[in-house]
Amino acid sequence: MATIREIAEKAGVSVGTVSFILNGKGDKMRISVATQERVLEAARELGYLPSISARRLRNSDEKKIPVITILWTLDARASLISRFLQGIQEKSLFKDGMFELLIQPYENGKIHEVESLHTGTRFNGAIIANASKEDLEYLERTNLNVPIVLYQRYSEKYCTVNVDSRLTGIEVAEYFASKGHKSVGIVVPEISSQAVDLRQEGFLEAVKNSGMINSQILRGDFSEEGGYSVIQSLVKRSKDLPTALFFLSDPMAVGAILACHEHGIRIPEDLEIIGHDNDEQTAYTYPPLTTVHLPVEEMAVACVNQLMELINHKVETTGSLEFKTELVKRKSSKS
Amino acid sequence: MATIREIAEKAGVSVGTVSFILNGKGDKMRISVATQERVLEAARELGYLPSISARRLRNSDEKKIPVITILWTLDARASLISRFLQGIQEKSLFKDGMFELLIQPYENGKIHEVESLHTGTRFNGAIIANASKEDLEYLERTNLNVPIVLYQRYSEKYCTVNVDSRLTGIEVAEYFASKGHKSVGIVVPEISSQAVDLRQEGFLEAVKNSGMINSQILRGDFSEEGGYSVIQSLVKRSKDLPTALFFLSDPMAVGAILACHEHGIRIPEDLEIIGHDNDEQTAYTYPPLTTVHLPVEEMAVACVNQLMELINHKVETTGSLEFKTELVKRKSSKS
DNA sequence: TTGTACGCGTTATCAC
DNA sequence: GTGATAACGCGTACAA
Repeated sequence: MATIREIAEKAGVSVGTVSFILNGKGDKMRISVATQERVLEAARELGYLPSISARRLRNSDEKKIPVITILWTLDARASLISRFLQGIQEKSLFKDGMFELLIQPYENGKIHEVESLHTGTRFNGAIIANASKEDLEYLERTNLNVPIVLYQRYSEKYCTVNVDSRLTGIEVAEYFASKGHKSVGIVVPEISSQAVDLRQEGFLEAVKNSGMINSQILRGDFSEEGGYSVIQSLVKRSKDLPTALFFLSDPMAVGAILACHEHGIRIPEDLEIIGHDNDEQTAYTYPPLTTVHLPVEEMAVACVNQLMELINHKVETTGSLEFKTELVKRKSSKS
Repeated sequence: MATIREIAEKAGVSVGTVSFILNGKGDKMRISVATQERVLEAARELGYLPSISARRLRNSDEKKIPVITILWTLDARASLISRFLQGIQEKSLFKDGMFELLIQPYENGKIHEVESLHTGTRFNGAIIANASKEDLEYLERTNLNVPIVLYQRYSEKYCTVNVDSRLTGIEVAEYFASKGHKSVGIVVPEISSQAVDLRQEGFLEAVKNSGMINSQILRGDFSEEGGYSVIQSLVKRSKDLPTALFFLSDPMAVGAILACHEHGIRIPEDLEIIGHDNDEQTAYTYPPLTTVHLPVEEMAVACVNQLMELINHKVETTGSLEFKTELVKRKSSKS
C-alpha cells in the first residue's frame, strides 16, 4: 500500500535513506538512531508492505529464471500432489535453478477465477491438473496468453501429459473376465473428470464384450469414506454382491476393505478389489491392494519438461505425451 | 533474458508495438501481419521470457496483496501438506484475496539455501514447516529480513504455532500404563526434529515414572515401509515383543499393522498400536488405528493469521500459539 | 505505430 | 558523519 516514498515524506528523509533503514543497513550507512526510529515508526503507521515485484526487478539474478506454477484443486485429491512434487524432486529438477515452482490451489470448476492465467503477472507457464469438464471447456474456448500443459487430460489445443484411461478400464475389465467373474462393478468418484469417464467407458465396454452377465456402476465420494459407504449400501441392498469391484481411487478401495472386514466379506475369495493410482499406502493395507499404477512421478517430470520447452519456444504448443498404466497385482485379487 | 527492447530493435519497431503484439493485441491495434510476424520471430530467436516482476509492477491490483509462502520439505512428509492446505481452504482464507499463497519446497537441513529468505524478493512472509534441528539453529543465529512463523517448533526468536509434544508423549505413556502394560516401545522416524524429540522425551520419562519394566526405542523410516520393518526385525529378534507401541507417524503404524497380520500378531490383543497425526486413512485401516490427533487444519489457519498480523505490524514478532493434541481411540488399542 | 511516463525499491554518486 | 539525488530494471498504456 504505502511506498517508501510516502514513508520518506512522512519521516522527512529521502527514499534512499528509508530503503537502507528498512533493510537493516541503517547502521552500516551510519544513519542516526533518531532518524532510524522515525522511519521505522512511519513505516509502521503507514502499514508499509514492500513490493516484491519491484525488489525482484532490481535483482538481476532472479530475472532470468522462469516461474512455473502448478494449478491443483484443493479437494479430496489434494493429497495426490505430494507424489507429483516428489517426482519432480527426485529428478532434482529444482536444484539446477532452472525454474521456480509455485503451487497455486484452485477450486474445482472455477479455473476461470484464476486471473493470472490471463494477466500473466504471476508465472511464465502453468501445469493444470484435475481440470473438471467445465474447466476444460473453459480452457478450450479461451485464449490464454501463457504456456500451458494439461496433466491427465486430452486437448486439441494444449500440450498434454496423459495416460490412456480408456485402455486402463478395458484392461481391468478383461482381467476380471479372465478370472471368470460374472458379476462385477466399477466404483466412480463423484467428481466430474475426463479421466474417470474414460476409465468407466473402457471398463463397461470391455465388460459387455466379454459376455459378463452383470455389471453395475456405483458412486461415492472420492475418499475412504466414499468406498466404505459403497460397500455398506451394497450389503444393505442385497445378498448378491458382485464378485469383483474396480475402484477409481485408492482411498475408496481402502475404505471398502475395512467395510468388507466388518461384514465378513473375504477379500479376494468373496470379492476381488482393484484400486487406482498405486498410492504408497496401498502396499500396506490388509490385504495389500491390487491397483493400477499411475506413473505420477514420471508424468510430473514430463509436465515440467514439456512446459519448459514451451516456454523456451522449443516445441509446438500442442505436443502430447502418453504414458502407460500398469496393473500391480497384490493380494486383494486372486493370483 | 532478452527484453522487449531488444526485440524491438531486432525487429525494427518500437517497444510499444512489441508489447501489443506479444500480448495478442496486435490485430486490435491494427498492426500489419508482416510486422507481427517479424516481431514474433524475433522474440522466438532471442528466447524472450517476459518478466513477471515488471508486469506485476504495472498491475495496480496486484500490488496491495501480500505474498506469503509455505516452506515445506519434500521428503516423506510431503503428504502432510495437503491437510495443511485444506485447513486454509476450509476457512476460505483464499477467497477474500487477502494474500497470495506460494508453496516452496526445500530440502531437509538446507533451509539456508533458500535465498529468498534473505533477499525478500519472493514473498512478504513465510511459514516454515518441518525445520530440522540444523535448520532451526540456522534460523536462530541468522537475521532474516522477512516475517516468519514456525510451524510445530519452538523458538525464542520467532512466532510459533505449536502443540505440546512433550505432553503428548506423556499422555500416551500414561495411557499405556493405565492398561497395565509392562513392556512398551516408541517408534521414532529417522528424521531429526524437535517435535519428535520432545514426544520421545515425554514418553520415556512417563514410562519410567509409571514403573513399567521395559521400554525400547525403535527407529525406522518415516513411511509405511519403516513401520513394517520395525515389526519384522522385532519378530526376528525375539519372541518377547512389547505389548504396546507408539508410532510417531501414522504411515509407520499402517505399515506395522500389515506386518502384524502377516506374523499372526493380534491387534490389540497381543499388541496395542497407537499412531500419530490422525491422517485420514487411519480411520480405515484394519483394525482402525488409535492415533494422536494433531490439529493440523486449525494450526494452518493460525499460521496464516499470525503471519498476516506480523506482516501488518499488528503483533510482536515472538507471539506463540499452542494447540492441543487429543488421543483418538479406535480399535488398535483395547477399549 | 511510436515515444515516453510510470510503478517502486536499490544502490552508486554526490553534497553538506 | 548524514543524507539527498537519480539512474536503473522492464513491461504497460496513453498521448501523439
